[in-house]
Amino acid sequence: MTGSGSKTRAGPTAEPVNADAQEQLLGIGAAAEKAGVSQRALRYYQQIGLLTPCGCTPGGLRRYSADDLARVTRIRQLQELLGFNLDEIALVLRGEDRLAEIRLAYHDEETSSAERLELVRESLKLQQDLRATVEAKRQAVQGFLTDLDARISKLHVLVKEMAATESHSSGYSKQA
Amino acid sequence: MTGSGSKTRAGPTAEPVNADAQEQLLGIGAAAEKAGVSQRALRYYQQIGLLTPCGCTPGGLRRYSADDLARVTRIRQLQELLGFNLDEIALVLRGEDRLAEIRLAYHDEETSSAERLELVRESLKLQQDLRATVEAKRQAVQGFLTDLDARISKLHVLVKEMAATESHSSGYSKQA
DNA sequence: TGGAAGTATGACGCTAACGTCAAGGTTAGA
DNA sequence: TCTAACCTTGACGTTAGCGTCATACTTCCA
Repeated sequence: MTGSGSKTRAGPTAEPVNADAQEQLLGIGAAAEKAGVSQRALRYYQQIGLLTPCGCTPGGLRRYSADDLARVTRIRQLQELLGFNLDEIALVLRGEDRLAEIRLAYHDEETSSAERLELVRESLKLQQDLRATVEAKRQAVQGFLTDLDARISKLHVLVKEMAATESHSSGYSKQA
Repeated sequence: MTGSGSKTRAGPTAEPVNADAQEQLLGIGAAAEKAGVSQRALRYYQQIGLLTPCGCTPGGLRRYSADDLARVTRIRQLQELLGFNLDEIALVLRGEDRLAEIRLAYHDEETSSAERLELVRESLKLQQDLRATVEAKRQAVQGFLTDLDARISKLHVLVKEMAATESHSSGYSKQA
């Protein structure tokens, strides 16, 4: 989760050299703006367990990491692009979280390798299910687009014909 | 609109020979079932001007034609597939209705041909706008799918490796 | 150190797209 | 003709996904 390979913009301005440690955590205002959602939405996502900000100040103010923002982006993708509701999104994200855990535990000697194998297989299946859903959607959209193109090219023909007919101002066409 | 080329199922059962005349109008119950929506939804669509059933009985009961059902299907497509709300769907459908009117008036001597040409161009533009929207959606979904495939193939590799490692029960892999 | 700017936590509001219930009217068919 | 099945029009209820206060608390910085 807390990946550390960030390219800290090597600007000449006064930035603590190892700002990497805190990795630029944002308050809810800045986070919301960067992610293009409202503060209310961020709180709501937390409320329903979709997104827990990576940290808090001692006083209890939320702090968001880049990973948190990425998660927000993913939430909106699933929501607007695929039409999932937040419950469904929760399922998908939990699957991904699971996988991340597995990756973390991958070199952990505690976990038996048979056990790990099973976990990875499980999350593979989750991703494949999601893929099937998305693929269905893709095909449906594709079909819709094909229909649309047919209509459009018919209209094109019609316009051409009409324009021609109009130009020499006579005759009938055969289409309607 | 009122296309008449229907294959009246030539069954041996008692069906009026020219049932074609009434073209099998359905009551709201049957229509809803066939279209896979609720009666309430059909009434609601009518209420907001999305779908006016093609006829009524003298007593005021709604009668739905096959075209009406097709319209319902289209509404659901736009709604569930593309995530449009009913207001947006109304716009799209009005565009299509407009086009249908134009086609009907196509051979009507009342309308000047310049006028007709303008109308067709207008509806062509509407369809092209819609196409752009749908195409954007298609690309987004496609992108999502590509991401997903990358994840999945990584997982595949991982599973294979693990299975291999497991089989001769030793060694480490380099991926996590 | 003080206050302005940002934030937390309720709690109520809101819209879309219907669901559901009640109290009657309509229609088909025995 | 009568009734069971179907339908009508209100009208209020519901759910998701936030918006919008109001009130109190935190943080930053001059």
